[in-house]
Amino acid sequence: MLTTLSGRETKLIFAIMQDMTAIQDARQLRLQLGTRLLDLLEADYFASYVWTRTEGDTDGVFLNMDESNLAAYQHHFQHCDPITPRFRMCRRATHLDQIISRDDFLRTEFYNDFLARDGLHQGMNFHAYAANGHLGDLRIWRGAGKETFQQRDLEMLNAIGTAFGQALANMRDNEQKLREADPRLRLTAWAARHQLTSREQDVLCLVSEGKRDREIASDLDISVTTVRSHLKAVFQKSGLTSRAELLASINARLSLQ
Amino acid sequence: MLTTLSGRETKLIFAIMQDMTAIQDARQLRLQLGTRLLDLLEADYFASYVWTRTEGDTDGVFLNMDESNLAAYQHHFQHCDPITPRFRMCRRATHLDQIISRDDFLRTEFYNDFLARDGLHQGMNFHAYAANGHLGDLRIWRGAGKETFQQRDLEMLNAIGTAFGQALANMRDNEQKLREADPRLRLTAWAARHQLTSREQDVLCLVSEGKRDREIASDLDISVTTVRSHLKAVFQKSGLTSRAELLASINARLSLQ
DNA sequence: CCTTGCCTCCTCATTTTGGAGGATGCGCAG
DNA sequence: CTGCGCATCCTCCAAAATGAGGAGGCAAGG
Repeated sequence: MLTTLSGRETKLIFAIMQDMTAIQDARQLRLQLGTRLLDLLEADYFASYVWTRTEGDTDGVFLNMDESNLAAYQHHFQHCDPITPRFRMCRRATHLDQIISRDDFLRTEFYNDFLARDGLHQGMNFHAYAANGHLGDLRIWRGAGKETFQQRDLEMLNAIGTAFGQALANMRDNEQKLREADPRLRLTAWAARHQLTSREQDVLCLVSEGKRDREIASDLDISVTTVRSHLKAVFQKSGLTSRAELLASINARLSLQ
Repeated sequence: MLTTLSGRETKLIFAIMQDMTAIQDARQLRLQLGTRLLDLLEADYFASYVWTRTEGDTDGVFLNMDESNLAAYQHHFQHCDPITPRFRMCRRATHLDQIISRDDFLRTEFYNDFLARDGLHQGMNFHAYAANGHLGDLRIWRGAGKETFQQRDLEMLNAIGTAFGQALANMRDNEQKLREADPRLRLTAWAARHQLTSREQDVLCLVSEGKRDREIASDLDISVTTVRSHLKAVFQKSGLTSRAELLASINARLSLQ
């Protein structure tokens, strides 16, 4: 269990609590949190990745990490990283020693050619999950010569990590809700639902801007009759019979349909 | 400055941090926070009001407070409450003794006929503000026989209150953003902007659902020519010339206009 | 080679919509 | 009482949109 907190720690914990509610940008929050965590946990290096489900891509934030070394991770070491996959399997703050023995660790290429080069010797990770998958992580490292992280440090990281995961989930949910409200995305979603061809989508897009057939024709540089042909196909596929109905259908919130 | 925290306090602070990010409903958050705060601050009574700008109305949440006494506050005592207005002027956690002398306080009708009846003797308040006004508050009271709140208690309430204020502000902002994305509200906002009469709005509303003049006429139980008359007025007032344009204009996000 | 889907363009008929003008009655404020 | 705004209805006309049915070209794939 958590023991007492010193005055310095208390001050930092309250600062973190305020950051967690005040900062609404995932990147900024992680940077701020990194700074606080390094201070709180007397650590030296911080890294945090979030997974953007749309691209399967990662967005990393770092403190005191060497740029060229990070590039090396992106290009090579992430593919032979023996520890991160194990950290990821843990649903709470986890110490390096809990997933690999110190001796084995010190013998890995990953440690010798990558981590040690930056001076990362003692580490702990927190991986945050939401119902539908991995959200992001907090990775804290100490340099050589420092003592290893204690149970107490793990407890603190775990408590902060849990709140951090919630904060990330909230941001993602809010973005999601706003995205669903975005007219342009609704249009493409609607088009996909009705399997419109690319040209039909072009026409529909201009229709949704309130343009007339003639304008659409001149915008797309095709004849008015072609515009009508495409539009006819859109009506055919959707089962609707007027532009106004189209727009209403596109702008209808899915939840209300 | 804040001093150290005991193990019990630490545990509560971390729990509060997690509540603050996990709970997305203002009412629930206040209830949960109230429970935690009473525990953390060894207090007995909790009340929290938020001001809903739309109605100028208040939404209160309470712990250990007597129902009938609360009703008395709503009907009578809130109008001769000598302390809340002073608390409200303070932008940080404030002790009862900081706004009124103990002797004066004990002589007020408000104390003798209202607070004392519930057993409220020692209090502190935190009032949260956003750029555009009062957000809500946290009111903590201790019963008779307990010692008065210390500077340390005030510091804790202040730190938690600040984060609480942020959390409230975030919820309000998110609701606001979602409201702006709501088609129905966009419609009424658009109608107001163009000073449509009530009948014109009725027609516009059905137009926005993709209906034809004939359908609108039968829905409103008026003749088609009347529908056209109203619609003509809408075009006149808005300067637009087709239903599709109307719908596009209504659904256009203000920020993109 | 032939089919299939897509884009392009066409005609003709019909319905819907928009624009212009006007008329009636009702209620409300000056 | 006398406007004024509003809601209701009307005619006549022109423009726009929709529906049905076609035809030619072109590219990708069996």
